[in-house]
Amino acid sequence: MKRSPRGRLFKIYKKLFALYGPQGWWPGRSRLEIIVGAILTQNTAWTNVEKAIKSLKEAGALTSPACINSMRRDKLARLIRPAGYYNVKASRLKNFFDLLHKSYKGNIAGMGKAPTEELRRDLIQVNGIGPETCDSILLYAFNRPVFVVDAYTKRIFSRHKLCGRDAEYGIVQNLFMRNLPHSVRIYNEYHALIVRLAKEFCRTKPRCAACPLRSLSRAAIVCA
DNA sequence: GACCAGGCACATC
DNA sequence: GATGTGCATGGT
Repeated sequence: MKRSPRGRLFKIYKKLFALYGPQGWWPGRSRLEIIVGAILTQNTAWTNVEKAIKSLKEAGALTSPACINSMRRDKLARLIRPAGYYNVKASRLKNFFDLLHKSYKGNIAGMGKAPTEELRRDLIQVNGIGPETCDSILLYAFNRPVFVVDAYTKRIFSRHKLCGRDAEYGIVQNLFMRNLPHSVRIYNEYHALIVRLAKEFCRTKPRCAACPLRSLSRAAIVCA
């Protein structure tokens, strides 16, 4: 008998959790650091983001939102250089802090009190914050039950025939949010586990045979 | 040296 | 609405 999407999503989650355990995401100490990391990691390896965050910390830029807000864009770009796209990302960070300053009096804790819909509307309007970055901030910085969809999610779950390879962000997000409980803990862990799996098994073809999800989907070519 | 990485905005058709 | 392109570093 064919298993429902709900059953399959749960089964994959359980398999990954049993294999890897809790991932302890997001790898950032404060809300500020999580938000900055979410913007810096756009299309960029996390190892490069770590270098940029280290450099920001050493410059004292992550002690409060006011630090980056008052910093010159070119100085900020220099500090985040290892994360790549440094001119674009410096502007994007500035744009976020502009929102924070103008709409939330520069107060991240205050921002955290806003209703999810209001927060999402504000974040998504920031130039440089798209759906994934927005939802990463909502889930990991503000603990809102929002599922984060990234390129790995589409790659893996399209191979399991649960969504299309080029499905729109909202379509894939709905797949998870319709079929899983609206739980911060589960959404947090599931996304982190997907990244963990993808990093280990989805980059190179020879590793495909060892992919832990291989047995869960007969039709899917899981990692090729 | 080529390819890829936890996107996004913008131009063009 | 769909597709192509620029943005850039560092690891494999």
